[in-house]
Amino acid sequence: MDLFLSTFENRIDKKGRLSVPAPFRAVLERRRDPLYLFKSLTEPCLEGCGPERIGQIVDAIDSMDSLSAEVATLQTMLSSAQEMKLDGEGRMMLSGDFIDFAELDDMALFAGIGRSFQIWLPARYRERETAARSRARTDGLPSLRLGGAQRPTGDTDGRR
Amino acid sequence: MDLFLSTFENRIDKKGRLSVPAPFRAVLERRRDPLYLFKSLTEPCLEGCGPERIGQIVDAIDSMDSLSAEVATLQTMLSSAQEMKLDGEGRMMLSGDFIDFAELDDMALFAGIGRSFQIWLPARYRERETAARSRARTDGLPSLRLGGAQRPTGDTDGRR
DNA sequence: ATATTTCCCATGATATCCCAAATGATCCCA
DNA sequence: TGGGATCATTTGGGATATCATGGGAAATAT
Repeated sequence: MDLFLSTFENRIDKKGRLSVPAPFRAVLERRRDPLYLFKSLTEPCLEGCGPERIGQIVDAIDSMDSLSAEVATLQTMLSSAQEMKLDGEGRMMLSGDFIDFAELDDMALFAGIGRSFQIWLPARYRERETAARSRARTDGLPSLRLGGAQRPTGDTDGRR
Repeated sequence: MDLFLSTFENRIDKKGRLSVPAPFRAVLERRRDPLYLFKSLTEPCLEGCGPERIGQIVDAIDSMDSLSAEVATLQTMLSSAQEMKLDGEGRMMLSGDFIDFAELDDMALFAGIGRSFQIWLPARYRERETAARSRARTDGLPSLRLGGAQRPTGDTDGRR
């Protein structure tokens, strides 16, 4: 089971290109998966994942009442999703829309969070990280049951 | 599984021509499918898809009580559907009826939602997108825990 | 004949490809 | 332990291809 872990900070060049960290590329290549990016629904960052997640969303929509608000929300995710093509050096081109949404300028921080990763403005990411840590100290930890009951809770994967 | 994803904004020129985004065309061409457009039942936009989705609607109608009101509703989708022919550059001509229905003027926004896509007046689409995002922030994300329900195997990772 | 529509080609903008330089990490041997 | 040397990775820039768009000419219909 190989996962997206750790953080990397890469430069966005003046053509708008951004290198996907080699370890993340390796995960995708090993599975022969293309990379998808979409705008987070709740935070000012981009989410990266493989096709299986996209497929889940598509299937979920088909199985739901197409008039519900939830479907509209899921459709918003798909409408913002792009299959990213990488050049020979492993770089992708970020659309202006993506850059604006995540408020990126010339650096992007990749944060691996297991089965997916996020892309943040580095300064903003660090803010969030320290905020999350201090919350953990004052409010106590979220119930993190490792090992034992794996699935029921869904993902603890820590939204940061 | 190739899907209609992402959004594209194209111009409707003074002859009434509108380029279908190249990635969408690629999906259809790969399957050797013609493109169909019809009026959305629920929203002021046009829906685009290949023949298989039209077939699904037909099948759904056949399996229902032919006297029901729902059947009449679904039938309006079919009766508004047109097979669009594209010129050498991948453009289609929208009928006046379609333009009026979606209240388009000189720009059209294509929003990919998986197995189909929609065509919107750009301003109206953005309204709807911001509404969906704020809903997601206040009401939380749609229960996308399809991981749990459908795939015992894991890969639930997905919040969002 | 007049108004559309369809076909064809031109153009500018932008993404993609390809090669090369810089940076940084790892390894090997003294 | 240090000092190169080697390799992987990121970054940069120029050349090339793709795509959206515009307009004229041919074809079709009214």
